[in-house]
Amino acid sequence: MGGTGDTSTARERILRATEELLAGKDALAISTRAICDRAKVGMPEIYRQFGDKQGLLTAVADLGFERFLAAKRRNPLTDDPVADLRTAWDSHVAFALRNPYLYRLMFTPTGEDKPQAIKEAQAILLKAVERCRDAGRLRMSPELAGRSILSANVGVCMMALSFPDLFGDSETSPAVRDAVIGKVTGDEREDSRIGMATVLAQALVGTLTGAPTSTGDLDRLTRALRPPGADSGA
Amino acid sequence: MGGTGDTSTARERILRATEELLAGKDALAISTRAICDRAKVGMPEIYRQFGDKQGLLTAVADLGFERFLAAKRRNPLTDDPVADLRTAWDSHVAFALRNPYLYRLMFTPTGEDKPQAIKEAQAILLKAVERCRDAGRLRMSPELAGRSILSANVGVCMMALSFPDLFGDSETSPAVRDAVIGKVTGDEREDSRIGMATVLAQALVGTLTGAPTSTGDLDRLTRALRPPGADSGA
DNA sequence: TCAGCTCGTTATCAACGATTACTAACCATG
DNA sequence: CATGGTTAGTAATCGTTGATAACGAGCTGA
Repeated sequence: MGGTGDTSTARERILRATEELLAGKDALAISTRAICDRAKVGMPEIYRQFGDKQGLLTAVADLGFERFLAAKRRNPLTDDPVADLRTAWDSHVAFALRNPYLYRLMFTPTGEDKPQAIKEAQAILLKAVERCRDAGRLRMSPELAGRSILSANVGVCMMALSFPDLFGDSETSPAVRDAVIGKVTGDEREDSRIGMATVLAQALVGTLTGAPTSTGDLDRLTRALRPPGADSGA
Repeated sequence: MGGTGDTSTARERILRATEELLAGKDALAISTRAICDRAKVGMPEIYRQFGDKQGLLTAVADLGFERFLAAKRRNPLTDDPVADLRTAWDSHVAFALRNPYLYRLMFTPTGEDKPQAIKEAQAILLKAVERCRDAGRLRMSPELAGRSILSANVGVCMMALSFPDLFGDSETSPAVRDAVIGKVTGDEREDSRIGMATVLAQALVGTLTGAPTSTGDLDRLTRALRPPGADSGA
């Protein structure tokens, strides 16, 4: 690498070196000397650029958020905003499993200065949620919906990373995903009984207003909706 | 192992001192010397008892789990196992907010040796979930239900601790709680429309079989269940 | 040319985790 | 009481780490 001063080479090299070392160790287990060795800079450079080791780690976390959000932005939007929420959830989990140490640095910061980019992540999630609201498929404020989804999403990832043998299965994430997203959006995947109830209600309205109704559907639905205690009254 | 007749004072003092220091700082920000000072022991004692600083921290985490589970066990059981699940969730959150650094040490361990007591926590949660199953109020395997609840619960706590200004509100936790527990148990709190649909179904059955029905309830329910697109025409 | 800035090198400090060697107290058994 | 084995306490030390200070090389713009 013969080039001397291109773009801010020193800062970039330090950031890259930290990211690379972060692929194999925890953030706090990385020594500043190892970073300087790999980045071919002297130790004071870190402190001139980032003021602190914490500052460097925070910068790396923010940079990780940037890539994280870039991947999210690349996700194509379909005409089903709720399905897009599920896709975003899955890509979030995939990112966490692929970059465990970086993910922990991003979402469980140690010091006082937290990464600012999480606000951006929240903003993107908010946009996705607002698309659901605009489609009439949101049952609470977008802010609360976004916080709920992100909290649960992070929880699934953290448990899978911290206790892989107990929480590393592939069932938990979809289960929690569908629970939270279903609750937030009122999507029918949440509970098939809602779909049945809707058909039933339309049938009821039709019955009361004298419109024709499919008797077979009604039979099945009334059987499905009958409370457990009441046995067949026939 | 067992040691002398007295409870092993040195080990106890070290654990207590670490816990006390853990009330004010992060686990990794605590120096072994500060622990030894407060515990009135020499430095080798830590390594004789726990082999490592990580070992000490893991022991403290396990001890934290013990108190955490003891508090959970003190929660009286009602005749509503689903309500008990919600109570357990809330006590979990309260513990996390009260002992932030200890909680992070328990649920996001840094090293290779994870605290064993989380299995016990999972076992207790599993029992609570099995009570729901025995009451006919569980829609999935108890294991998956327990993992889902615990993952989401930890996520809510971690986000509240890591980003208190963005996620420290008091709405997110109940929202995620009711979403996950509702999905897992199929409880009616999950979606009020199910309750309405049940009433509606009963009314429909009554109507079709010629039984009397309250017209006011039906009016309100049909209005609530009418799909968004269909306005009050026709 | 000179001042001013960024960048890099070396040397250094204080604190930290961890270890060694040695000593003092304890406790059951003979 | 004397024994040996375990546990606890003291002091000194090693290697590493985060963080600074001092200094100089190189370039920039006036």
